[in-house]
Amino acid sequence: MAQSGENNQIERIAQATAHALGRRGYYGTTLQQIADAVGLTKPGLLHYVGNKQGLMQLTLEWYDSSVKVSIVLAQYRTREQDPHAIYSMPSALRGIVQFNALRPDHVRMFSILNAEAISAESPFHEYFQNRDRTLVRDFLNYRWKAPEGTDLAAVLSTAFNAMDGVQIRWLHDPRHTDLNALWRQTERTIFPLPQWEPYM
Amino acid sequence: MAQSGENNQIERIAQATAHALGRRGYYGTTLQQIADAVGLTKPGLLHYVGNKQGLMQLTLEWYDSSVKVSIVLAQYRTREQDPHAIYSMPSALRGIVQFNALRPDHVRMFSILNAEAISAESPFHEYFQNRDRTLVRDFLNYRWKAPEGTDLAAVLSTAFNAMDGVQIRWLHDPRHTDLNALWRQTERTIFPLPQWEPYM
DNA sequence: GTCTATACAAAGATAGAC
DNA sequence: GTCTATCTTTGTATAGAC
Repeated sequence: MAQSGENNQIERIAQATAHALGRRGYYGTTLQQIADAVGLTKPGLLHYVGNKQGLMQLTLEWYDSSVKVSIVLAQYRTREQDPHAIYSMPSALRGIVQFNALRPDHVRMFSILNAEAISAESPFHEYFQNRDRTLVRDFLNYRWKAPEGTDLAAVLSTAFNAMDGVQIRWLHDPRHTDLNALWRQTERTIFPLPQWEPYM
Repeated sequence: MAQSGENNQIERIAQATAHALGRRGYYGTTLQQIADAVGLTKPGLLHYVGNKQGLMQLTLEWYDSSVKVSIVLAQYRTREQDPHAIYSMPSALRGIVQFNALRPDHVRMFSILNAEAISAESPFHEYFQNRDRTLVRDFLNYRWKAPEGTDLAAVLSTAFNAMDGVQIRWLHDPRHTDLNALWRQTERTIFPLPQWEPYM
């Protein structure tokens, strides 16, 4: 994909906004901060985004496209690209965590917006409600290998909930914490051995 | 404990602040909102709290004291008050969840501040860092019954992480979601039967 | 496409009267 | 203990020049 000069500018804006949102959330993020970060004045920035709402939408769209890359990557890590392939759930989740460990800025933004979205006033309220409804469902569309009698929906749901919690703990003190190590500990509880041994 | 008129006023302030924090977080919460909620002007409110930082401290202390009530209650629900008693971990966690289901305002506040505390600029950064360091440790001081070979720290840690995630999902759509039901699903994954059957 | 200038509201906070 | 009045800074946003 060739990138025009304007798209590049928009990507810089989105990136700066994601960073700011991860530090102070929606209400603590100001147009001035973003304008400074990308070397524009406030009206200069508003030329691109219209208003604060537009800035959020732009950033969310950009984030969504980057998330898709993450999912592709996670699949790649399972080394199976065939749509009829049978996947290892622990391995896929490990792939997501590994990817997230490399982009703390995204995870920071996601964690804060996810919490702010509790309130119906949040511009992200519907976005995260929708995510809650679809995340587990989407993953259930793949064919997973698992021990007999496993409640796949329950396991996936618990895993994603625990992942959100683990990521926040990691980011509270990223210098003394290793996301991948934290997840390995979580994994041992959610996918206990020896039952999951053949499916890791 | 007898309550003077001033303490009562302070409690009203703390309660209004907790509610506001749960809606818009630290940066979205203003002195004006709190002043309106308790029927004061901004300077009237500042007479009690000094500045915004003081308002936060006041609220956090009030919240902490209410959390202690929660722990007492959770123990009570296990029907064992003897310090040498042996506790059921699923049952204790269920008690906490049951209690939280009755105070969505507190959980909302906690969830948002916990996420905002990712940033070192947050007035709550150290508070939540400290909580992360001590929460599991404190619970390990009790005597828990569990299957042979269980990694109690890993299980507790995963349970609390999942609980944070579950609570946010619940609050995203509390009308169509039941926290206790969500937790029962999580519980079945973290404490799988039949191994945990005798310890529920 | 980006700026200066500007409008207007609201933020946190203080002085000082009652 | 609570108010009015006020200060200063910062927020989102627009008009209009270049």
